Parts: sequence; C-alpha cells; structure tokens
Amino acid sequence: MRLIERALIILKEYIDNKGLKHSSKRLTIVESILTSKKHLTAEELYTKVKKTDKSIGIATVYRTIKLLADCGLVRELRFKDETPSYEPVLGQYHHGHLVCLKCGEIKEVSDTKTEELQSKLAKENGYDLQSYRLDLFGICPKCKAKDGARHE
Amino acid sequence: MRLIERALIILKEYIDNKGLKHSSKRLTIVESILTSKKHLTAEELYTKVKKTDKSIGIATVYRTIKLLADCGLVRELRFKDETPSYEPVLGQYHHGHLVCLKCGEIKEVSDTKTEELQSKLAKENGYDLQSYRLDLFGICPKCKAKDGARHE
DNA sequence: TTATCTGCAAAGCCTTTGCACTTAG
DNA sequence: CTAAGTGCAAAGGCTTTGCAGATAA
Repeated sequence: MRLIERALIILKEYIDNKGLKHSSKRLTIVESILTSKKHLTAEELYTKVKKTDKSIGIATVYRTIKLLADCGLVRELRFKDETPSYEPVLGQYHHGHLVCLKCGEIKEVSDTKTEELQSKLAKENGYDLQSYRLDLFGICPKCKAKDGARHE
Repeated sequence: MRLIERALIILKEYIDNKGLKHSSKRLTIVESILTSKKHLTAEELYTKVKKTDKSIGIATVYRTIKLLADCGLVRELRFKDETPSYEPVLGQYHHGHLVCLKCGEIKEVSDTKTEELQSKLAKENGYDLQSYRLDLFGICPKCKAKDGARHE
C-alpha cells in the first residue's frame, strides 16, 4: 500500500531528524491508525491496538497520536460535544499560498488546522473533499516595513 | 446594536418555546459573550462576567454557553492543544466555494472559523490579510449517489 | 552506556452534576 | 406554589506526567 509506505517514510524521517528512536509498539499504533478507514478516538485506537499487542498502554497511544499529529500524519477532529477523534492524513496534497499584493511574492503555507476545517466544511455539505485551493492575499512583512515606515 | 438585539430575540423565543425562565444572570452572561469581539474561553468569559455581577458562578457560565450553543448563537472553537473557546455567531457573512469535480456544481459555503484561521495563518507569516480565496474540490452528494451506481 | 520509550497509576484540567436555596412565572 | 436557575464543591472524563524499568542506537 503505497500511501502508507510513504507515511511511514515521513515518520521515519521525522523520528530521525528529531533524534528519536524507533520502537515496535509505536509502529503497531501507527499502522493501526493509518490503516483505519474511519477516525478513531484514543480509546478506540487503544482497543484496536491491543488486538495486536496486548502490552501497549493507553499512555503510549496518546503519546503516539501526538507524535503523528506533530508530523502531520494524523489530524484531530472534534465534533460538538464529542470526544476528540483522530484520522490519518495520507496522500492528500494540501497547501495554500500567501500572496503579497505589493511585490507579488508567493509563499507556500500549510496548516493542519485550516485543512481540518476545510475538510469538515466539505463534509458538512455532504462533499468528499479531494483537494483545495487556498489563497491568502495581503501585504508581506518586507513591504509593510517599506510602506508603513512607522511600525516594526 | 441591531445584531445583538436580534440575537436576544432568538434567545427569548428559544427560552419561551422550551418553557425555560429568564434570569438576569443569564442575560449578563449572554451580553458579555455576544458583545465580545473575539472568542473567549469559559474562564475568560467567567472573568469578564464577574466584572458585571460578582456573584455569578462558573457553573452558570458553562450552562449558559451550552444554552447559547444549542440555539445557535454561539459556536465552539477548538484549536489544536488549546482550551475550547466560544464565539458569537451574529450576522456574519463569509464564504468560499465548494466545487464538484464531477458535475461542476458550485456551492457557496461560509464559515467564520475558517476565515479566522486564515487570518491567523497570514499573521503567523507576518502578513496582513486583506482578502482570500478558498475553493474546496470534491464530489457532491448527488454525484456520489450516481457514481456509486449501487446506492441511490 | 545514554537518551528515549513504556506501563502504571497518580495527577491535572476542564466541565458537569448533586444538593439545597433562590427566584421567575 | 412549582419548576427552573444558581453557587458551591464534589464528581467525572479524558489526557498528561512522574517514575522506574526496558530498550534502541
């Protein structure tokens, strides 16, 4: 399954970059959530994970979820009055652009929170989100400095 | 301020319909949150409310927030790893587009939360946001039904 | 060996709830 | 008068954290 392999590579790089270590328990949890077709709460993931490795504790599940969220492989969903749940973010291609109206500079930005809302927004309308385009138009810091000439 | 008056009418109707009662404490809390320019956490609202009526307890703040959420006058925001906060939903009008990749249908969607995040996103990068474009691409419910070819 | 990883259980945080009293209708 | 509203403090539910032992590099 290519998407998952790619995700595992991303994770590996993240772990290596941060000087963290690999572990089989973590891998079990990662695979459990990445192969899930639906979002899972921490408890549900914990239950699922235990089927593979009964010795895993829920603290590790939480720690792994946080790790995955940090490297962008999982995102947290919160529905009204519900326990938060987590869903894998696989081959989805997401980023937006920040465009300076003065100098035309274009900067790529990505933001999990924004994505999350977009996905939710689509879902609320019954759509399956496949991709999005987000363009933010404004004045970049450099031009502000030149222009405003009075604030930072 | 017309928007707030309208909100108070909505609330009154909600209360009357449900056979609930009016109370000055509740009104204080409602006014505090509806006139807030930014979203507030329960604690922040509690603090604000206390300036008007020191005898209000935080439990009532929570109860009132829930009431307002139920009648659609306030919505909950949850940013990653942050305490939930609440923002008034008044006459705001913001929108992006939901575009169906199959049939091309374009639907306007509006969402304050998304806009707020966009503004935040721009800010994080040092930009002053002036406008934005948000297009979400996916498959609309109708096309999903047709395609699946085995449902509908 | 050293820093990270883990399970466990305790601690934390935010929110809800039970109770007795107050108050609107 | 009756049912809803409220403050207070206790109870809950979900997450995080301290610790000591296990483990990757």
